[in-house]
Amino acid sequence: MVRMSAEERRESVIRAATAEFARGGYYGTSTEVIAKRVGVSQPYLFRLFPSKKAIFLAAAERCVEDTIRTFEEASEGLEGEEALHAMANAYTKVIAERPERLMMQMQMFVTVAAAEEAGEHEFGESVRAGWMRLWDTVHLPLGADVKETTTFLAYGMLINCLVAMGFPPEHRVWEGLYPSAREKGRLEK
Amino acid sequence: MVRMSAEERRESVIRAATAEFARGGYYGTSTEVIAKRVGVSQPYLFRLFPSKKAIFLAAAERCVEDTIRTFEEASEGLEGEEALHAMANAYTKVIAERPERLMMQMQMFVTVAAAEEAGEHEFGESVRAGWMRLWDTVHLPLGADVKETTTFLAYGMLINCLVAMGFPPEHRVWEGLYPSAREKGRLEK
DNA sequence: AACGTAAGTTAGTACTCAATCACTAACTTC
DNA sequence: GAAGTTAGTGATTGAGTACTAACTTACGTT
Repeated sequence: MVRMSAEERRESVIRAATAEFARGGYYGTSTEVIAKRVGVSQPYLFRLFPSKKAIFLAAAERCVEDTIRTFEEASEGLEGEEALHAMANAYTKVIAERPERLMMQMQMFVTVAAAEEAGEHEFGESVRAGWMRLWDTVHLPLGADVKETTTFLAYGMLINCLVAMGFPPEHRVWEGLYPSAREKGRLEK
Repeated sequence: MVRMSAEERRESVIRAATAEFARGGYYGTSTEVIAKRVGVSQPYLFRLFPSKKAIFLAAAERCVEDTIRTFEEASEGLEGEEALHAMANAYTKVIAERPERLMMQMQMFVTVAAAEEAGEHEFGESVRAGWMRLWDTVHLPLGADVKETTTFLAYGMLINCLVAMGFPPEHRVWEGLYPSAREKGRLEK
């Protein structure tokens, strides 16, 4: 048993929760399996976070932040076509190395509707705000071109869906995506 | 209490299940609420279907069939740019009139990973096969152009995500999408 | 070395939910 | 109108689950 500061533990919980929520979604993931993954007792999670929802929210927010930072770092100092390629490459790397982040995004999306209907509008607000920040983050390097930004994000969402469906990298559905996305297979080795 | 043939009831169940699963996903939807929506007792669902999973599967398959038929009918006799616009318009209509179908698609995607990990590979196979049929359905009218097909589907997936997140039709994230998609608001009236 | 505090656990509660079983009511056929 | 079949229900069960409360163990400080 390794003791850790509450803050460090919370970080571990967020990482574990991201992996588990990415797999099973909010309702398909028990706090038990998150605790197991962290290596801590299940009730202790409720010392670190007030509720399961709060854990999901923390993981979701982290996921958005990470994605935004990925694009910021990739496009730093670049513009137009160059920025586009750099960001596409960066996302390809995420596909290969952090697929749970893509899945977590998808889970966020589908959880909004349920939350909205349950009267928890803050969650939807938070997700939409995150998306807008992401939108602006790619919009600028792409020369503030709306059409270009939309297309970039659209390809991103298609990639998320294909990954979710479990298409292997050599499958023909990956044809027509950024050339870099096809190198997924190679990168994974 | 209205008596109905088992086959008719199964249809009602599929419709109700689509609406409910679209909202809450597989794990977030109880058989109870589906039964309530159908207007039938919860145990009776298990006469009509062997398990909850079977209900989800039936709803998912129906959803894919419907989407494919929508594109087939829209593109009938058209080609290239014309087919593209016709299919885009058709999808816009689905957004406005059958948003649960979009959400059900999203729920299918995110459920594959969980099913895959639980050893139920048939579900993933079914979803991927459905996607390929959809792919081929739009591929042909678009002049068998891979790039064009990918872009069309990518925009579709972005739309699904924006709808899931609950962005209202007048929000600026809808800029840059098919012009027809922007008429969503008007169509809804 | 004693003490306070922060990290962590064990035991338990109240509840939900998929699935089963034994049964009843309505329609159909001869 | 009796016999058989099909549609449908009520009661229940057993497994899981979010969260609480009360207790214990390690660590830093003086």
